[in-house]
Amino acid sequence: MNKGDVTIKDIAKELKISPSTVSRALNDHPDISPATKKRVNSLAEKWNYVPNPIALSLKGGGTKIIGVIIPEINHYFFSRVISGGEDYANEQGYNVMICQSNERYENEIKSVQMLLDSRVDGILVSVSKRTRNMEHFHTIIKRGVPLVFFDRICNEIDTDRIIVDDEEGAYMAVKHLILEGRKKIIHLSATPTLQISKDRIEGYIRALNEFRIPVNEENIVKCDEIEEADWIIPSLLNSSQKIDAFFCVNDFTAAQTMKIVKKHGFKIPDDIAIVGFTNGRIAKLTDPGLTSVDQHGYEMGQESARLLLERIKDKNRPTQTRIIKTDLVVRNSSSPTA
Amino acid sequence: MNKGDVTIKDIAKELKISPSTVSRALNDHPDISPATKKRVNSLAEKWNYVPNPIALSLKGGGTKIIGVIIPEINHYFFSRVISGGEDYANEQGYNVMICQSNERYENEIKSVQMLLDSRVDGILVSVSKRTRNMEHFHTIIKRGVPLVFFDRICNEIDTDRIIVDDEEGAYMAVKHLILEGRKKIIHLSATPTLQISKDRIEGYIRALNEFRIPVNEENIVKCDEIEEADWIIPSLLNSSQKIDAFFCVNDFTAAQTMKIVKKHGFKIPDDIAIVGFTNGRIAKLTDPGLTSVDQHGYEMGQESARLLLERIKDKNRPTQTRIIKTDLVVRNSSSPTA
DNA sequence: GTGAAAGCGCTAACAG
DNA sequence: CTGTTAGCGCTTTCAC
Repeated sequence: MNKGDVTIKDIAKELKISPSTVSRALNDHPDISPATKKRVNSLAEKWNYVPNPIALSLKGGGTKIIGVIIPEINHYFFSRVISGGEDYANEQGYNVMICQSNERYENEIKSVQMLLDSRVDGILVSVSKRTRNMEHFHTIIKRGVPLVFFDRICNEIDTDRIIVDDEEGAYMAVKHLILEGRKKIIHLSATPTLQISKDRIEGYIRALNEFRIPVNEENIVKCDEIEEADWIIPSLLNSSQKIDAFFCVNDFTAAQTMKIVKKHGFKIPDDIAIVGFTNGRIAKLTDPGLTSVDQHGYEMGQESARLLLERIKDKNRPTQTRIIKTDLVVRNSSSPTA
Repeated sequence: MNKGDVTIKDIAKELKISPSTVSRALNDHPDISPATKKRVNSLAEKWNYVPNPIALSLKGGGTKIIGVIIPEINHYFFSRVISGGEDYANEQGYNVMICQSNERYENEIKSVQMLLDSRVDGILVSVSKRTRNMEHFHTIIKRGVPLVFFDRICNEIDTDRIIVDDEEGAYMAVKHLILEGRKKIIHLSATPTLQISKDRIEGYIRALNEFRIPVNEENIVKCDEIEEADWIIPSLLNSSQKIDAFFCVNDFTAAQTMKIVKKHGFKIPDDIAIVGFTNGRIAKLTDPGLTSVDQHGYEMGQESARLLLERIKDKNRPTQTRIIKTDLVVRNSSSPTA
């Protein structure tokens, strides 16, 4: 510990009473006389006494730290989730430890190990793109540590989950495109193993079905990174079909798609409309502004932390899944009159 | 603690030896016989024994946690710093706790308090825009906790510092603009109290001086947020002077400036060139691509963590300041031939 | 109403 | 080479 740290013993010595009395006074124990309480508390205040969390943890009160494993911090959505989760956790007297998997399975395993070794009270996870084996998550459960998944959930483990209403978000986006007169809508989709991909594809299909537009499997293309867009978009544009809209799985891919589409001489939104997913900071900065599905990351972070802390307090509660509503934010990339 | 946790005692009991022997065996103490060491280590391995960090901390070994206070996690540069710092710290057996000030002085104070209360071994800080009073940082020093500033440093406190070569970065950017034939270069600058603002302004001035272009105070405008750009840029464009370049303090402002400039009918880079600072993900996504000064955030994070850990190990070392070089990344927003 | 003592998991000084 | 003891800061029986 560091020098400035005042302990319960110091106070006891100064006041010539026992450490246990000080402890009780500090915790407002009914046995202690008001007079003693007052003396203790005022000295504690004067000396800036702060209980040593380490000692508390060792006594068995938990570490008051929750771990978070996310793919990348450098992602508008995830950073918003972190903010929401951190704010809620802090309010409740918890601290947050963040680990990034960088979308790599091995890093995810290391992070789980690290958080477990650190004796965190609970763990919040959004699964990496490349994770197939879920063994490390089972380990968390076996160790008796509460686990909550958010956004990129793991279906094979029965835990609390918080998800975005991806299906509905995708549905709204595609419906909007259809109502704007689009017929040939390409869906640039994420890694097929992720549940969010499946859900967004379903929403896309539901909207097409509703308007009796035939669904063509070839119009659903795995493309969720800028580098992929660089070669996929040109090849799509050069194909014989006349595409009039792209519904993209994230804003970055959407922005890059927009850039490529413009370079090919198409006008946006006149010739081709584009919709993204996230509604991050770039959505306002593209030219034209990008229509995008807002995922309410901050709210999701808060809910995730809330669910995790509830479970920490009551480990036997039945698991639940909460769904965060999405919103479509329309800008000029899909509608001339937005 | 949680159920699965094996302790030194458990191992001692199983092996019918004392806990101290187990402890020594685990730490490869020379006094212990190879035979005992082997028995202990293999059982420890088998039972997945992991030393309880809480107990270690209580013994006085420190918490092996370092705190980081940054303005916003949701910022390309800062998130890169976090990644670099986290990677280095983890390598060295430390964990990281991140706090966001959201550019608010009161949050910064709370974060300092929280980290101090959590007994972190050291703190890394990048000062918020709105911080004027440095009292809370002095508190850290008084408590004997190592403190290192990065990027947005505090000059009135003698600590280790890691800064970006802002002056040189700005100089390179402006020199590049001049060599591209620009004469009337507006500098959109950050909060004037920050040292980085001053340094970038100096670099701007040095470049102009070098080419004997008169420096006009009015061409240095405080404008570092999208919302400010929304009204400042139009008023600049409508003024009588014919501006041919903007050197912006960050990529977001640059992107927004680009958008507004285009809306006013100017061609980029033909009529007006734009340069940003950060070289984040948006720099590739604007249309045209944004020329920007790369700050090497990841490297800065690593260096910061390294300096902090060095100080944790040797509190009496003289303080030092390290400078991270910047790079100019040229794209089409400033040069037709990039 | 308050104190003494034990213990959380671990290490280290002191014995043998 | 190994065991015993004490103690890190705190809470919590158990005594008085």
